Amino acid sequence: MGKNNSKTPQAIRGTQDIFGAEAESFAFVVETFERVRKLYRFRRAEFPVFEKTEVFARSIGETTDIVSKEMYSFEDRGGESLTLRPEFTAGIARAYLTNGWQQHAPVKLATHGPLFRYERPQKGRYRQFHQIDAEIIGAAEPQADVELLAMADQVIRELGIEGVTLHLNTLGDGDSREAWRAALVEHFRSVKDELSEESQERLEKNPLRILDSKDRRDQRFVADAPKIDDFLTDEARGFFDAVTSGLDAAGVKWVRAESLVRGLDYYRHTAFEFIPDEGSAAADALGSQSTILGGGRYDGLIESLGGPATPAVGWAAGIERLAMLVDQEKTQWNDDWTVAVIPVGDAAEQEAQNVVAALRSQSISCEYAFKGNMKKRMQKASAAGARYALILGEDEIADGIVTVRDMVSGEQAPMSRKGVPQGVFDLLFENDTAKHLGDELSPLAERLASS
RNA sequence: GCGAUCGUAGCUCAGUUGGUUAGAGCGCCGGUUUGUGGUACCGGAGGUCGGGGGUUCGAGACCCCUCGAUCGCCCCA
Repeated sequence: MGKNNSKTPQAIRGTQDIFGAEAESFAFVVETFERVRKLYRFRRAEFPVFEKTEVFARSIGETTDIVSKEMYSFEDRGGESLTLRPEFTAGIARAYLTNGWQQHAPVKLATHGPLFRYERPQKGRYRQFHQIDAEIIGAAEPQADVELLAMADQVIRELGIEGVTLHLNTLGDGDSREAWRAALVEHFRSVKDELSEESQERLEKNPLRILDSKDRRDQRFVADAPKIDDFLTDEARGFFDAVTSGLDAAGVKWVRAESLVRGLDYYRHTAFEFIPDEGSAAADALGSQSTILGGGRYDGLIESLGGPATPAVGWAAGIERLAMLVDQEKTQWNDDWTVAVIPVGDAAEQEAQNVVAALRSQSISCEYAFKGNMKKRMQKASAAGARYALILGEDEIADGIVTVRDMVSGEQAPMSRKGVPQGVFDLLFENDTAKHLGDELSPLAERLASS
């Protein structure tokens, strides 16, 4: 709140400025995803954040709420309707078609970035949010599903997230799905008056969604609703069996979730979500937005964009939600390997720049305390978590040394200026090994004298 | 789109049934320490109480509108 008359503009509702520990967790999620995706040989790709509205409208179909009320759409200066991407999949499918990536099929793609949905913000839900995303396009084989899920599982495990389980279901092929849907409608229609108001609506618009209603009135009838298993064709059953046995072989734990569905018509076969276990810390942290990673097989999507029938499977996960579950200790800067350089007096500034450059070129992370008097600079070094401060003033320059201060013990001792990058590395390395071995360290002066 | 709760210093919050110059902790700046942090002590800056309107002799407190936040519903690609 400044003193000037003009008001500072506010951030757009549902957007967030991420800084500090949360930003480090966010980066940790992305870095982990990038590392794991290379292990599985998924290729990195980048896509536009906006597309013609029809890219999303056609793939999503006539699910009116989504298209009319949940998308960020606008007209550009030429009068064309554009939409900020609300998901990755449709844009990737468009790119697959317009770039002729059939030539690479099956193609394994990984991407991450911002997405936009015009929704009311709540816990774990923003209007601009971020996802990591993996897709395999042009593969009808169940082992593609297994590989994709194994990767998801490994990402979550390498993030150190505990108490999350893969919930798995099949929606069958097109015929299975239609027969099941018809049976569900019949089942729920017979008890329509006893369903919640929302589910009476859903009965017409999106009957599969009744299965994951949060309303108790509905849940009574969900338990004895028709099961997809009774409607699976032999082929669909064989596909699901191949996926589940593949997951078992890959060591991915899963549970069957018969009520897990996808609202959109293009989904076939595998549908899955990684969900925190009841009562886990993860469940508490996420509120009512419980799914941290979700996806499925969308064999019908690419056709809806005017392409050839193309099998595909993919998942996406919200980076913010994952970041909420990451142990922040894992993402903290490694202070044990950080030093600070403190010039004293104007004459030392240039020499100090030379020292920090030498340290950083040896991959030693280094804070250059450039502001204020020496006291302020020492405070900065301390706040930066530096293990050592390298003090450089007229005296040191005259003697061809730097003064090394141990920020934990307070000891100080000289180190030759020429020996700085290697000498500092040696100190840090000794600390690290001593820490692991539980050894005592000699006084700083001795350590520097003997080197 | 609907509902609930909330909005006071940079941050976290306290402010009795409306009553005089709006407080605390942390943080920030300065000093005790002209080249030495993390501890301690002392001092200081910083708020038109989200914004607008109304009720009242008097509003940070009450009413209306608006913006925003949080949590939930709808939706969840």
